[in-house]
Amino acid sequence: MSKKDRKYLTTGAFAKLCKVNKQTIFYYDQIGILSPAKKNEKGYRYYSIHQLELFFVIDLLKDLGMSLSDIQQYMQNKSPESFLSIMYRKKEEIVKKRQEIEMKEKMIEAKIALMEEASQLDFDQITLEPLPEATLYLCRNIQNISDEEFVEVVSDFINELQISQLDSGYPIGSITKREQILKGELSNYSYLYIEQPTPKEGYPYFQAVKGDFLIGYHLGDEKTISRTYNRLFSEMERLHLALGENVFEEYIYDTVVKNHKEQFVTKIMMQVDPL
Amino acid sequence: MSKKDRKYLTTGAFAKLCKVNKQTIFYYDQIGILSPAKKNEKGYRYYSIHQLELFFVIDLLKDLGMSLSDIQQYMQNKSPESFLSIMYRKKEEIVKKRQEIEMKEKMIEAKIALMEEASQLDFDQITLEPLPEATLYLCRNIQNISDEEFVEVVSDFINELQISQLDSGYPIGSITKREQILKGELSNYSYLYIEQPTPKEGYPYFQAVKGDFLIGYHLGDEKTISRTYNRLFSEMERLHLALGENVFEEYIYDTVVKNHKEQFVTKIMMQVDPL
DNA sequence: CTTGACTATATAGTTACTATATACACTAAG
DNA sequence: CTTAGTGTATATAGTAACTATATAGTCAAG
Repeated sequence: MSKKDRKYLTTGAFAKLCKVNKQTIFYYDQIGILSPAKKNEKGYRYYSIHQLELFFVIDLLKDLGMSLSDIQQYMQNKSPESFLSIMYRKKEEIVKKRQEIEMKEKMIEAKIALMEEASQLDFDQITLEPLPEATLYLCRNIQNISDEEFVEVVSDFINELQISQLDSGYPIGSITKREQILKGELSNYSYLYIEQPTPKEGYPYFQAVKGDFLIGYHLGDEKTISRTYNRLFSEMERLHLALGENVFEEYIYDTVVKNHKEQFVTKIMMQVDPL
Repeated sequence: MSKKDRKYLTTGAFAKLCKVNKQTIFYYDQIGILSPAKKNEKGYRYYSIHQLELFFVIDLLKDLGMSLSDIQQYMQNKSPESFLSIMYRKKEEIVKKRQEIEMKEKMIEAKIALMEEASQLDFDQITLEPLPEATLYLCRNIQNISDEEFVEVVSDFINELQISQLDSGYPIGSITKREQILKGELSNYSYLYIEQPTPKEGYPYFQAVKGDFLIGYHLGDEKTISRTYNRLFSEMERLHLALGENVFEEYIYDTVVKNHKEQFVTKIMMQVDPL
């Protein structure tokens, strides 16, 4: 029995098991959220193994966004009831947090896939490809919209992406209608979109029809994009094709991976029909 | 075309969409990780919607433990290749993080279950109950061990819990052998254990045999636990039972939910056989 | 009895914001 | 045309939760 009385951990040993700096343990004692079970006459701290469990709980709460002063609040007034109510609250929060993590994992996977794909591309090549059906989440129609309205629509769109966890990590693209393209209004987009590789139930998605697309890449600032459009038009003519309903634009390399606008790469996907 | 040139977001609007304080956006400009696409002659900042994507990436990296100065490092020298390699690294990290979250979720569920159960108990009652088989993860044998060895064994045990994610949220309990109990060495434990409600493959678990247990609760400091043992012994006699192989002890209310040792509650589970 | 590894306190520094103070700019109403 | 109200800017100070550093006492092993 007397043996067990001395089965305590020093600050250093305790900190090691908690996987934190010794200073942190001092700090927790100082602010009164985790004080040693014993202190000897020289001021040496000794912690019991059960205090490890307490540390793990503190760590858990901290991890779930509880501030040390809130934790302190609880520690000064512990009870099974309030602990239980904290746990119920944190249970909800952790579920949300897990879902966020899962989404971010998907985002990373998407970024990897996109970058790997991009590294295989020849940006000078114009190709004719059949594209499969894709699920897109669209913003409200933004054709001929004013600047203020544009900002508002985009804000709503981005907000919706965040709230409904629709940010798949794929780039935000734009859809321009044939009519605008033919008028030379290449930046008078009708919609912004983000592709949904794994669509959720109950959202007003747009099913992009599958079909043949003429695909080319524009290198550099958007301001000079008409040059690449002209190259695409020539190729279209050469292949005896007519411009289809929509043109899709997506950044391949943007401000995330390039420092200067001159290095940006935009993918242009023109829907085409046989003449 | 000229229209689109003004489709930019002010600092306030941008901050709102990023769901951060406006000051944070200033700060990011200041340290050079996210500067506005444009600044007008009055110094007003204007951000493009594509910079939102960049912010989300920054937020993602930050979330995965990257410091702003590391992010700054990358931002000063962006490239698809280094972005890709960061993504691959972060992919591994986020998988680990997800697993941790999942474990913590289970821990919270366990704490809730334990607290709910405890709130139903009558701590004065001694009951005879058949307990089902349970899977326990044990530490090395600690019978008659020295203090230094004890600290080492416990450290190894706790470390193993952390590394192999075996901390189920259930309390750390102790097993004492009949021989020690009969000698009155109530604290000369043979093992520490933690219950595993959902055991993983490939660990050296201990299958606690199912059987009849005499269960009582000790209120207060461990030092006075012999009083409760004596009550249990009396009850054992009255029921014509003999002490079985093992006695299990677990904290029901400990330093996590009670401020003083006098309020702690220990559950004592004595294996019993008919006389 | 000294060396090296530990313990302690006190204080300053760090990161990533966050708040406050002050001044200038823009917009809409009276 | 002024004025109120909101927006923008910079500069500086404060905050949370550590983290590092400096200085000094403790202890066990050789």
